[in-house]
Amino acid sequence: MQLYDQQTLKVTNSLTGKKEVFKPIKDGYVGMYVCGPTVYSNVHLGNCRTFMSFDMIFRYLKHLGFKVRYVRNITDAGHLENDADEGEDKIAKKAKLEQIEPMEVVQRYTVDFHETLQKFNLLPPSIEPTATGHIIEQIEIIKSILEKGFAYEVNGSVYFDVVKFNATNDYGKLSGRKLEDMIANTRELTAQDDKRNPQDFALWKKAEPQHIMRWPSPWGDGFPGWHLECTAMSTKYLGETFDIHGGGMDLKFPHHECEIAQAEACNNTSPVNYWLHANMLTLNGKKMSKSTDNNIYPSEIFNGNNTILSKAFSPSVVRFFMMQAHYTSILDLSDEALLASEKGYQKLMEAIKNLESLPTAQNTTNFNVEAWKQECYDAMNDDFNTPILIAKLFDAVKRINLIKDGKETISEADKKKLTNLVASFTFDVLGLEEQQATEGSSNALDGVVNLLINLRNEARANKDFATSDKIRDELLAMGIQLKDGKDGTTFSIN
RNA sequence: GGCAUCGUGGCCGAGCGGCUAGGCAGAGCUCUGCAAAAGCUUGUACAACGGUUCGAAUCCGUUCGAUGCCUCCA
Repeated sequence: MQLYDQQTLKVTNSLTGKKEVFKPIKDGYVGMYVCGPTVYSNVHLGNCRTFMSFDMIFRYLKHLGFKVRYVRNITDAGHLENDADEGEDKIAKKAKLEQIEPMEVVQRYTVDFHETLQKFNLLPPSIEPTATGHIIEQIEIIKSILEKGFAYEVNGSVYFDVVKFNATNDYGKLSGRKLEDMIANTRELTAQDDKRNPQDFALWKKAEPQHIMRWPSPWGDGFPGWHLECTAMSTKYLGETFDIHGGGMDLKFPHHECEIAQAEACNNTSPVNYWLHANMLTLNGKKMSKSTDNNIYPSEIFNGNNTILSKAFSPSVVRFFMMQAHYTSILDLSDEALLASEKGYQKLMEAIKNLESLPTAQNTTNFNVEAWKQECYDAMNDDFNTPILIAKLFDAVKRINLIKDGKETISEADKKKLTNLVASFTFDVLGLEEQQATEGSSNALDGVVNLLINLRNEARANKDFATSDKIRDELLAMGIQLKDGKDGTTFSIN
């Protein structure tokens, strides 16, 4: 009996706009595809939030016992600056700008992407395919769509015929748009366009002579359209219909809408059962965006080298901050909010540390561990409600502290159970990590501070408070805080 | 302009018809030589105005405000 048989998971399906009971196509197995980054620049924190949200979802699905195949692509070609004819490939543009090979651009930012996600403790996906590695598959799909009559070729480019598709299918069902409205709202723009309709999108683009990223195809040298790679790779690794497709809210239209259209045109079947969309991380109340420069890079948070934060924050604190909000809600980043999260995170970690050495008794007072456990699952089962899960963890923190103070007791069995549960929710599901031992410290420094602590305690024993307070205050001024506890004095360095 | 979403106590952020999370800050207490740290206790807020209902932050309508998508963006 697996956990997923005991717990009923519900997810918000963007396609229906409703919370639905999650039922995979094949019992016990889950196929999940998430749109990855276009690797033409460093990932910013907003990008990270989306991947972190789906990492949490991946983790919880695995925790429930599902065998998950998680596919997250790397877009290393085909992502145009815009869909007009003069639209340039983002990778190629960057390569030209820096006078390096496109693959060099791809390599540089793919490495940055991986390093950053690792700092945030994201699990690697099961498969991480690239667009350039699937050109043949993409060409095959274009051929198939052409055969079905939902695409047309013009001057070496192939476009998807949205109007024709809409006659038999529903283009716009994911984003709640109507093609007629879209046509009515289209401004009459530049004439030199090969497309029959402005709503049509490129499946294959002809490469101009100076274009460096190019592949041969039945329509001449060119490169694939952006939307196509996801259809090609999700179909290849997860099948014509799979369970979950995720991505950022900003990809809902047109990207995901186009994916649906391509897949339906090609396979005559709806590709995805559950569409999940992660909401935006904002800065100054506005969406983070590379093009408007309203963003912050993870490295700037880790080293505190930026204009909006008062100090550096660890990846785990940032992750905790994000997990305190629901993945479908907009979350605004601010110094105050991060500061508050850091305190909360430390409180949680402190309690988890104290849990190990908690005294046990004959019975447990005032704490029904079994009921608490189910409350945690209920939170996660309700569309991955991590803020509530964290609230439940703080319920446990309070109990732990009360037991530590001797005001309540816990049995050996309950303590063991609680320890396991807290660890699996905190570390396995939320993906948080324990704070590294006082960073920046060394054995020598530890020795020196401990020496001062001893000197101070001697002074205190002699009631020489002038000396003891001097040691304490001057250390504090240097950023070393002494903490007097029942079992002696410890210190932390900020 | 079109289509959506959102507006919760000092701040962040859940909840989405009755039982009214949680974190941070503030206040009080415990501990302490005094502090700090830590712990405990404490908060009836839901943009405005109407309506539905025995009952609404939660449903409906209007107004105001913010954001997102409609061109590339996680």
